[in-house]
Amino acid sequence: MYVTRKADYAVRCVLHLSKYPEQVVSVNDIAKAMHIPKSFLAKILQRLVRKNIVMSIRGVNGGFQLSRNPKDINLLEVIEAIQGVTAANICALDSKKCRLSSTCSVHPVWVGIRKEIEKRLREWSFSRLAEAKR
Amino acid sequence: MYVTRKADYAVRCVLHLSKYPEQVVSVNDIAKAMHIPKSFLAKILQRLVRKNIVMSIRGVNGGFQLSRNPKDINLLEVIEAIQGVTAANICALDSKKCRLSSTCSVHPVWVGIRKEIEKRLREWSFSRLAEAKR
DNA sequence: CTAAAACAGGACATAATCAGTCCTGTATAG
DNA sequence: CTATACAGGACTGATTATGTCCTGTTTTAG
Ligand code: SF4
Ligand code: SF4
Repeated sequence: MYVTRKADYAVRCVLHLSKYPEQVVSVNDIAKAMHIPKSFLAKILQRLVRKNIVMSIRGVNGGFQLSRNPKDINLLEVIEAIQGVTAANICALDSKKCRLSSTCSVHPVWVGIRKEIEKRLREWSFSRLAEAKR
Repeated sequence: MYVTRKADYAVRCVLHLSKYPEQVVSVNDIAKAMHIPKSFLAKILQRLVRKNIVMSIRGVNGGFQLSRNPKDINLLEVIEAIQGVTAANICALDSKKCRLSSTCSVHPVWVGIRKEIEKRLREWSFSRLAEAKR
């Protein structure tokens, strides 16, 4: 699978925090609400903190909250914060990774797909996601 | 990575065969032309044979050739022949795989991305790829 | 001032998947 | 009847994915 559990959990987590901006939520609460293994989520949150997507408050009554307005955080950013940049096929990530890329007629297809995916993921801010009805 | 080497090799291989339809090409020749480890390619070809994308001719001067017109084989088909159906995120493959899918506002995004990717891959037949200039 | 609650970070564990290799067997042209 | 080429299964090593655990630090309530 291309999107790892780790990244998907990160998305769920940020989505949850987007529902309660201004509020401090503990790992435990997020984990329960979004069905994520607690200690795994703890590690994920560390990364989101370093990437300046969420901020942490330590000590009793501590927890996490978004470090920015949900409208300024999008899906792509959160996923890349966890996985780094990815693409469906290596050559779309870096054409040097395949010696055939300069002549391969399939290469542009993967590049196009990558662009399309990134565009779509960028279009979805967490404010938009939080509002989206299902 | 989402598209495995195996699937990418399969695509290269079919692409090569598309350049010489009607001709019988040995594993060795394909492997050399497309820079694929020979015995690995041999296994890949077995699968393509079973999926009725290529046919094999055994014995001296044997080898492989496409079992259909390149215009009737597309990228999606070859990739799925090797990897089976895939998607960027599990819920796009099967919503039952995630208990949150019925309420998750991100789920439709992945479904949309999957549809878009499959559409694009389906649009590229190997005759079109073989003609494509680079 | 101290205990309890909560995050931080590193090390570790396990399973799955990927990327290939190798060996034995079978078919066939010449 | 032998060399060439495919068929199929077993096996292997490396990497990645998915977590857990333990120790330490920060903070606040009492
Ligand atoms: S699509 Fe072409 S360029 Fe990209 S990895 Fe495959 S062979 Fe290389
Ligand atoms: S996007 Fe939503 S539905 Fe899909 S896997 Fe993640 S949480 Fe589950």
